[in-house]
Amino acid sequence: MSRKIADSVQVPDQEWTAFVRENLLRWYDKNKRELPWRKNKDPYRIWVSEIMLQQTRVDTVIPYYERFMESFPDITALAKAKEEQVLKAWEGLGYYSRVRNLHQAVKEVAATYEAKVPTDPKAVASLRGIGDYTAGAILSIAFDQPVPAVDGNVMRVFSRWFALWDDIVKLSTRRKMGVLGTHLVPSDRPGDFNQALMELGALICTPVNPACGKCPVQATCQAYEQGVQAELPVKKKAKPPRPMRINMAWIRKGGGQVLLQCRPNEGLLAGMWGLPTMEAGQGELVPGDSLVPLLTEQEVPVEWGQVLGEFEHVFSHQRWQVTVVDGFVREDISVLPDGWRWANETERRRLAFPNVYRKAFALAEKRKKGLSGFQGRLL
DNA sequence: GATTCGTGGTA
DNA sequence: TTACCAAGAAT
Repeated sequence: MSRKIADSVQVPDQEWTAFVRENLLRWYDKNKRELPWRKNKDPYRIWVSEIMLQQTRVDTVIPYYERFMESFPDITALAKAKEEQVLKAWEGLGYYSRVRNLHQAVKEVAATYEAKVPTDPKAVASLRGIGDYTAGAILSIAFDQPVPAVDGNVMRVFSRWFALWDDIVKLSTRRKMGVLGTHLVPSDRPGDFNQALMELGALICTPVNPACGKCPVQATCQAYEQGVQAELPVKKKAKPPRPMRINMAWIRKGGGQVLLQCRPNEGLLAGMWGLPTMEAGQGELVPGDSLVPLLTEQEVPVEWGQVLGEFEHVFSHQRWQVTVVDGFVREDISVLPDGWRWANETERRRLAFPNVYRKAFALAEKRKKGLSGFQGRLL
């Protein structure tokens, strides 16, 4: 029922393939969800949805997607937009380099391809932020090209379907799955077939408690036959996020201005604005002492006040224990360099802040009323 | 090949 | 509370 090919991947034969294509597509036609990006096959709309959906749940994406498409309905609109607007539309969605890459790629398409998404696979794949999966999704869904689109859902489905015990975290496994997808995807309705595989993974072949009883291809599933669907896929456990103690400064000046710092262009929250932030030193936290080097360097004469509060924020690889400290500047003798600015409330509403800073703002503003008569020590 | 990039939902 | 997860890409 299968033959061997290079790289020791077993690919199914013609008869088996025809059977699962038909059953899967029939199931998809009947059970697919109505989603905003399925209203039509506009390649730009497909593209934006695929970027938003990277590592992000459908329910989370939907409201962002609706607002984004309203603000930037086509390639020309997004290409013309200022980065500040685009980031604001992405605020809270995470992985902010996704939207920077999207914006850059869309501007490239506007300039190079007359604002039309190219149909040449190499041209698509060369765009910023588009890897193997996203290229396959755009080409198959929007342009009916018979190429695979192997995402996490599809890897889980394949791993069970063919009882593959390879660790799906590894790139080599992803390549093997890509070979399988290449052989399975039909030239007729390739986009629907790829989406059917993903939809099956999302609705039936779920990570825990898969609904094998409702599966349209149960009869062909090797994991089900062997009773090992709960053991698959194999996925190496990720390391827990590293705990870090972080100080943030809520530094106020007259006119409702607050001091903001732009983060470095590489690394966590790259290029995003936020409160001045610094990893706490060893030993007991002394807000003024730990924060002074940061700000004396900028010649900002700060009077430090009380600790406004603490909270925790978890990223993929870091767990921040944040302490927010109040500060006040009476007479500003400093000239702020690039990457620093004072911003009033109106300006702050225009900027996009990662959630960790929004938490800090909320905490500080809750205490603001009690801080009208500032009590601090001059450093 | 292993890491690094956010966030919110759920068992 | 912890652990795992959700339509990956870049380095």
